[in-house]
Amino acid sequence: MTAAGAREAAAEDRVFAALANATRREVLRLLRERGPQPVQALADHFDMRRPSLSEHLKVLREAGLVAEQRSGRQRIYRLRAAPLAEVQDWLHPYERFWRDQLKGLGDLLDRLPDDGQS
Amino acid sequence: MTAAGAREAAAEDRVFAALANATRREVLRLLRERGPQPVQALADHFDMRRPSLSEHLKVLREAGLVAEQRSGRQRIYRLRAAPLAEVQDWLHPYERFWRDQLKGLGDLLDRLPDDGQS
DNA sequence: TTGACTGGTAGGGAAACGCCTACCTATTGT
DNA sequence: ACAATAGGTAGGCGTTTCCCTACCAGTCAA
Repeated sequence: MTAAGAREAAAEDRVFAALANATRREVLRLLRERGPQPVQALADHFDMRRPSLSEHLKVLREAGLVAEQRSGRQRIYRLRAAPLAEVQDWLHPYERFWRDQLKGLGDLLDRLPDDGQS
Repeated sequence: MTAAGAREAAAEDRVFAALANATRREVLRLLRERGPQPVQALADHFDMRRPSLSEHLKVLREAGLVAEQRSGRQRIYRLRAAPLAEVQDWLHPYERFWRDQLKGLGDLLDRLPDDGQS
């Protein structure tokens, strides 16, 4: 394991861990659908005290999924989708599996881990 | 929230939670690259006791990401990628964000949908 | 049938998570 | 200067996660 590899693995871990919580996924959805917003506007959508949401925002920030920009006494959070592109890259090698399984060819692939084009 | 919606949300939660752990992601990779395998063959790749891996397999099973098939005293685990397709569906609405940001158009998007009250 | 082998379950413990209240700093308006 | 507003931090507390050892059940071979 190289140093760069370990760093990337840690980043991957932070992104997947950030996405593991429904509140945080909902924050991402709100930022995607409504654009950049201050903390209070986000907090209005949750049955949760503001400090708890602040901690969720911290997790998202450290995963690189949101960025904050100060504007007066407000902090405007905006979506940073780049780490999600890496999640899609992570998914890509699995794609042929779900496509084949949806076509009912899973059994074939289970027996032939090689490419089973007939 | 409908009953079906709640069920889907719970399923989504289980999948994201299952992916939040590096060991479980590695199990998926092994099943993808090497095909179906018994538990011991998987366990050989981890610095971890077998019961711990069994618990990881249980989490993956309950998320629908692996299936087991008994063969004598062995249990052959195989990848079930369908839930990953749902993760890709979840990612899809974010795609334009990372594409736009990669093209340097993030600033434009940051200003346009801005309904943040000052 | 006995013994070895595969793998799941039970239970415990340390650490992380996710929530809370209380408190702090920084900024803005009067 | 003072009060109000925005939002982060500290610390506590119950729950969950993730590992362990010990144990149990099913299967195969001698």
